[in-house]
Amino acid sequence: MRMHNPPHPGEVLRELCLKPLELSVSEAARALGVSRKTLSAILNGRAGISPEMAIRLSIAFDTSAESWLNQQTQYDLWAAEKRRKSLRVERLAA
Amino acid sequence: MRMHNPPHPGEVLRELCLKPLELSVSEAARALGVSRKTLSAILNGRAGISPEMAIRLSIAFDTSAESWLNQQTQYDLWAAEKRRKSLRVERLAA
DNA sequence: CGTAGTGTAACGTTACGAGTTACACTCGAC
DNA sequence: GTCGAGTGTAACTCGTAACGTTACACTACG
Repeated sequence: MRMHNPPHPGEVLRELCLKPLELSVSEAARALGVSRKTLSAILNGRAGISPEMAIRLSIAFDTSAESWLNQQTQYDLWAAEKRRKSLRVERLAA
Repeated sequence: MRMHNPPHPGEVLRELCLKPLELSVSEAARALGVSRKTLSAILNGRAGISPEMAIRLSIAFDTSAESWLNQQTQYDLWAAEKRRKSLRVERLAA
């Protein structure tokens, strides 16, 4: 029902924002007001997009903070679903 | 454009899930497989709904994990927006 | 060769989700 | 009025995530 392997939002960020503007990671990080390491981690899928980062992206690229966070939510949910069967939960509603 | 004060998801959880089934916090926490404190914190808005908790809720109440996480995202974003003006970010796209 | 851009490892700080234990409060039953 | 259940919550631990700085190794290019 859900995607099998949604791209992490960092991948999308690189393709849709940095690439078209020919921005280096260093330049983009400086503009966003975060460290180069922080942005690099996001771009390479080793960190997620926090609410604050979503707002930074919305300012810098004139996009919707919500869309970035929703992408992140989808990705987090997909990752968490892999552990669904290990959760011991009783059903409370029909 | 966005709601001024979205309820935290815990409030919704209490009203839409616990109340109708007349579940105590202790009962619900046991069924969900988390501590009473953990559930209490969520219900009282002192903790958010994590991806794992969203899946627990989806199992227990036969709901959509996505909807819980989206509610949480909206709430987090609303909270983060309050700090938008304190972020020093350059605009990179028209 | 030297410089720029990049990935990333190591370190610290702050914060949060989750757990346990323990205490104070409310409230209904006896 | 006393007792117990349910509840909120404080104190503490653990693991992890986001952010920062510094430093190193790699690639590519003038």
